[in-house]
Amino acid sequence: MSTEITTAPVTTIATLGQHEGQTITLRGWLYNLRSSGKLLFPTFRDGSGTIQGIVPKAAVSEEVFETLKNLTLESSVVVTGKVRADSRAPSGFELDVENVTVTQRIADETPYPISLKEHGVDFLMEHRHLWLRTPRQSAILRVRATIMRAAAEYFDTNGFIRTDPPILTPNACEGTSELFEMDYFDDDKAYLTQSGQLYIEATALALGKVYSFGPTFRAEKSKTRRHLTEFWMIEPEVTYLDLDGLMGLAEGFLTHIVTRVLETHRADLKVIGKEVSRLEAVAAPGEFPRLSYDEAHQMLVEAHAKGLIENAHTYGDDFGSPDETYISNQFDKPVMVHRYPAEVKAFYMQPDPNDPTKALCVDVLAPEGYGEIIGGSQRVDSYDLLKSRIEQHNLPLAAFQWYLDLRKYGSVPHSGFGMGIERAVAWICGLEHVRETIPFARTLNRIYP
RNA sequence: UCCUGAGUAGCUCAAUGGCAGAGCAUUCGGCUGUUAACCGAAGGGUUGUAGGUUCGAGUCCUACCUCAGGAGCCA
Repeated sequence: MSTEITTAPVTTIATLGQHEGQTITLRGWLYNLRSSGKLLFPTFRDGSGTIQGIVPKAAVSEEVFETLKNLTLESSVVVTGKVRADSRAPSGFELDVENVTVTQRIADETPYPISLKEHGVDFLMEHRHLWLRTPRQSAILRVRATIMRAAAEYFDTNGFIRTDPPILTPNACEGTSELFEMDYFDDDKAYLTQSGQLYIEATALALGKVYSFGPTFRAEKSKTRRHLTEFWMIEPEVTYLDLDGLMGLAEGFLTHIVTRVLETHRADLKVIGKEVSRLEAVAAPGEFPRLSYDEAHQMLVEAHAKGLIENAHTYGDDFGSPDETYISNQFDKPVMVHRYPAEVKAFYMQPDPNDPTKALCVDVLAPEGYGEIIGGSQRVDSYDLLKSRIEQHNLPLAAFQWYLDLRKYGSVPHSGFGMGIERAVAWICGLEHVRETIPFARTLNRIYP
């Protein structure tokens, strides 16, 4: 082992292919170590990928060989070696190791807890801070970053202004979900936001096309693969936009995100195990199917008659999780279900002028049974109607005075939607559970680490 | 909140009511092309907690704790 700082150029594993035949330096960790007598096969990772090194005893100093031979997994190292193409390597390249400097060697008495074998969910979540280092989890976080960037990029390049709403709010935005409550100085209570929608309706009336992007919180005791208590939501709000225009916006938005992921993350999707053809079908030319609530209901009735779904859907009720799964499985692209019964939807949704019992709203259901990833609507723009809706829902009128002002002073038709980032990541990556889509998931039974 | 299931070595899991085991990880030894390498050896246990039944409980009963899956609600 050398204590000198190497003079070879530092590079990353992801770009090793550009340095074939050159001696380079990697800064990373020992991911795995196999040996065959006088031949060592250390695999290194550096956050961009993994690469197998080759260390024949005769090719390096006794010190380097012994250091690597006795190195513990996940110890941090700086490795110098020559990049060589090899058909036996999964990435096509191997590293002929010349020198190694150990930054920190993990002690024998405290081996790295996460092995390359299988682990249970509870153990992995308890060690999430270390689980993040595994190739699959790192790949998911890279795709997440691209999804978030592409989502913001779509609005930024289409004339939207980002206006982020407050995290601390004085009341329930929609008067429904359970909220996280806290003391706000003297006598007041504050709540963590569950949606920025009402606030960006205000900024939309100031700026025209706006969006917000930030964390939201739900204290619901939901315990499923689709729920987190803290999740990220991106929400556009646009003036003079009707429901049809909103569906077009959602379509362009999702297509852009999927296209961006396909452009730069094919290798990551392979590590994750996602079938890329399913995403290519979404990005391909062609509109997303649009289904009215009535049409979707009819589809479920027929499916039940054929014995394809267990429970009959009652007209007028919202769709359950198995219903959404069935509907989305009928299409290759995300399906947009619109005009639900107003009774099962939020108070701020505009009634359909052709049928006032329906709301001008849309749920976008992701393919492959991932359920609702986007929910949106045209908003009530009449002062009197909104006021009576607030009263009907037994919401405190005083708290919504500012929201009513938006209908008193230059009200216009406007629409918006919200997309849960984690559900989008789960769908695009093909994950079983949203807890893997965010660095540190907050769920009903877990707030550590 | 309701329904269902699971807690045994650091990890993943075995064990008819009758001596608490294996693989991986760790340590030691062997192997010049391994791909979660392989071969040999060693160390490693208050079977989630508290009671109960029994000659005898990881196993049966009761309560509790923790976690998971689903429902409802939602993105």
